[in-house]
Amino acid sequence: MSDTRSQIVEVADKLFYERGYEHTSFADIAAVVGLSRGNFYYHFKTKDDILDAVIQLRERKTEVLLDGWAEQAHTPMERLDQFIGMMVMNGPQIRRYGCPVGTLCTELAKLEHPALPRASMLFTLFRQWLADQFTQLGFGDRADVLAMHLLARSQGIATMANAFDDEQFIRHETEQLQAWLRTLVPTALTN
Amino acid sequence: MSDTRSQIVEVADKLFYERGYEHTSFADIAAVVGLSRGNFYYHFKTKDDILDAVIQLRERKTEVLLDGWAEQAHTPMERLDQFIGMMVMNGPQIRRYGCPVGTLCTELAKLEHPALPRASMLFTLFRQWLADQFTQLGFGDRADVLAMHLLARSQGIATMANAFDDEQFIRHETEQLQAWLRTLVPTALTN
DNA sequence: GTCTATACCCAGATAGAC
DNA sequence: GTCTATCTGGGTATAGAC
Repeated sequence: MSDTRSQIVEVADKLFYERGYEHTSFADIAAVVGLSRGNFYYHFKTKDDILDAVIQLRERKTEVLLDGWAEQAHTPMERLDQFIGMMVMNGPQIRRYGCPVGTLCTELAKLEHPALPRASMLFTLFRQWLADQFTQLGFGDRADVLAMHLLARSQGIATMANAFDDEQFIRHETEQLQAWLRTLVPTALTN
Repeated sequence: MSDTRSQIVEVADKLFYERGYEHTSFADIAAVVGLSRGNFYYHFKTKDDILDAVIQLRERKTEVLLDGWAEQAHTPMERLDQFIGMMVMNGPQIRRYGCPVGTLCTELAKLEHPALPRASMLFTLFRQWLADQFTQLGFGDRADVLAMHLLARSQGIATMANAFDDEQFIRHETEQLQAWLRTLVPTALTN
């Protein structure tokens, strides 16, 4: 994998997030990387190939992110807090561009793009990681349902914060989410 | 307003929802209406003009919808149930295309399209209507916050159901939403 | 591996006949 | 009000020189 190639994927990742997949052209990516449009096709034959590479990159980044959280936080509850904290930390980006995973899935669904299942796999990575934490908290039978609930809540927050360009809303709703987690789990179990 | 014009707007409304704004071309709309591309410009000068007309149409439709709910249901709680029930009723469409309002706002935000504020006004219509119901339930000071919360929850449900093509998830989460409403409001107040 | 040049198509948009 | 014909720009994609 050449350095130019990974540069292309990094830039495409960013532009697909900020402008959307369809609205990002080869020329846009090439301009940022500092490449001619023609040379582009040495690295990627089609736009779908770039999308595949971007999704793959995001998979790797997500795994690194989740592993990092697992290292930094030692209890399941603290790890769930890391997930919620991500929304606050990424507030400015979410306000402008929404959630990278959610907005990509939304776009691909409308395009009836064959890569949609691969994009929603990014959700699945979070889903399984969150379910793991709930399992460790003793919700074995409801772990997946709770994980999906938490994901949905975060998606709703991102969509509304994006539509209304409202960062205060993120802070308020994430506090609500943390409160919900606390009512869910008896305090004794959180440490 | 000619009949052809309203036909165009109706078709554009549907296609913008199903395929997205950018991915829908004049030719697509003209083909469905049974019009030549050239004649299109007699009715609309630019694509943005069509978008404006579509948003306006949706505003009218939303007002009719909300008025209808207010007529059918006579207590605030029943009216909130109508809102939640809409998600179940529109389950198949949501699964395939997401929420019409949420996905439009998401797309326009990425395009940095000047019509975004007008599109999010559609959210505002729901927001105010929902806040009205919460006010009538005695949550005057928190009515808007609760309305936004309910909207965000519904957006999250739509995004996840769309990404995973999962209608069962809609049913489960809407039941959770109804349960949440019941814990929020003492039973004595719901009638 | 990178470039220029170019083919090709489809989009939005216009002109003008009917 | 509707049509055909056409312009222009941008997009994806290819060929071939360096």
